[in-house]
Amino acid sequence: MVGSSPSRPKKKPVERYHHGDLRRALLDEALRTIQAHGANHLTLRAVGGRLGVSRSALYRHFADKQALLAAAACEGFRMLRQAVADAWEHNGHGRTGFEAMAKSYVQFAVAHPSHYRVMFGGFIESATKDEDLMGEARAAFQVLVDAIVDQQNNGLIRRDDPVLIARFTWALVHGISMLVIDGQLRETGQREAVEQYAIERIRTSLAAVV
Amino acid sequence: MVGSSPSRPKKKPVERYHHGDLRRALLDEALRTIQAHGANHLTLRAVGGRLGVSRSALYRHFADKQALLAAAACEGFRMLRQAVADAWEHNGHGRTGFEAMAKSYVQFAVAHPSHYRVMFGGFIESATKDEDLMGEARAAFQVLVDAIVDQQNNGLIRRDDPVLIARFTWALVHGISMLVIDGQLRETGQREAVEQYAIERIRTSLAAVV
DNA sequence: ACCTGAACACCGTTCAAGT
DNA sequence: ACCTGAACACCGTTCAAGT
Repeated sequence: MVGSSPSRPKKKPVERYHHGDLRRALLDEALRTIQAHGANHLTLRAVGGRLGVSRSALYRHFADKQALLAAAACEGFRMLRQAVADAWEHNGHGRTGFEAMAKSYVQFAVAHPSHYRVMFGGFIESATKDEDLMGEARAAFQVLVDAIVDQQNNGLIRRDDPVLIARFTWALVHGISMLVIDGQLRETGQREAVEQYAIERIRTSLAAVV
Repeated sequence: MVGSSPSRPKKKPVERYHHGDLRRALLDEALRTIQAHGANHLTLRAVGGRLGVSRSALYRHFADKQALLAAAACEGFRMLRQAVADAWEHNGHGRTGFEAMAKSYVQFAVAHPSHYRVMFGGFIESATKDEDLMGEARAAFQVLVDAIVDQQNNGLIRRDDPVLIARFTWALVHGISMLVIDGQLRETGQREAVEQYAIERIRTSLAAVV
């Protein structure tokens, strides 16, 4: 009754030109390439080509290559936020939840190394960092801040400026992630060992003053 | 008497082809470009061009662009090791020296952001990471390990595996450095605040158990 | 041994032109 | 509005040829 658009309900979208949502398809294809071969090997021509579309079709949907990378980074921050928020929720909002967040953060970077690098590795010129991207990064960061405030309210960690604590822990998990995906801590067990040690030190170091 | 090569002692090296030490000149020019415009804008043609040499001359001295980047990264690790070793030496080998090391590490990254990114940012394919590069990275890391062992011997920090402690602190300063040069902690004072807070937390956290 | 010059197979980006 | 095709100004890399 409340039928959507009236034309051709059953068949896949009419191939007027080539796609229904080319923007989304381009972004997905870019993410696939980044994941498989790294941002350095991402070429606009290949992305278009693999979608059976002209090289220049992309420019209808993204200003340039930088904009495509920025969109990829944006998507990455959304995924990252989701991952750490889930870890916090599914592990009981306490110290365990906090430590699960840290692990899921590193886990994300390890699972998507090239994508993670697009988010942080300087592929995106600072001029291109639009409000969308910065906002998405801030939103991911905010999850961390919230978790810290929550723990402070429950007397679990010391009452220093929560934003400062968040930046400190962020730097730590970020550093571990970067070293791991750079191959600097890749030998078996090395990652888990540093991760575990970092968590213990952090626990000592952030313990609420009794 | 023990004169060096007998020919033309006073004039600058004869311009046989173009240079005396083209390899060194190419590397220096590459470092200058990286520092000024970032590794993404480094082009072999421009490097050659700026030295008044053909595009292909470079291939006599480096296997390819990757090899040039690897050499740049190598140089970076040498500089970094020098910087942190100096900080340790000039600040009395104690807790003060250790904290000076941390600050000089971040300082290095902030002073040479693009160079730092070549060292860690994934510009160098892992296949290209030759023994020279890995060795130089290890040497820089070793300075940190040594400083930790020294402090343990003086009862300044807890006697956990020094390599593990080194990896942990490395990850922390690396994370801070990365976030700063990525613009994530760039607002005035933000860097110093996180740095200072990190140092305090580390002090608490690594204190020798009495 | 060290460098040049031309050539090859690629890029990102632009723009008139098509539907 | 959305896409194509050709064109432009770039790349990294190779290789015969010069000195």
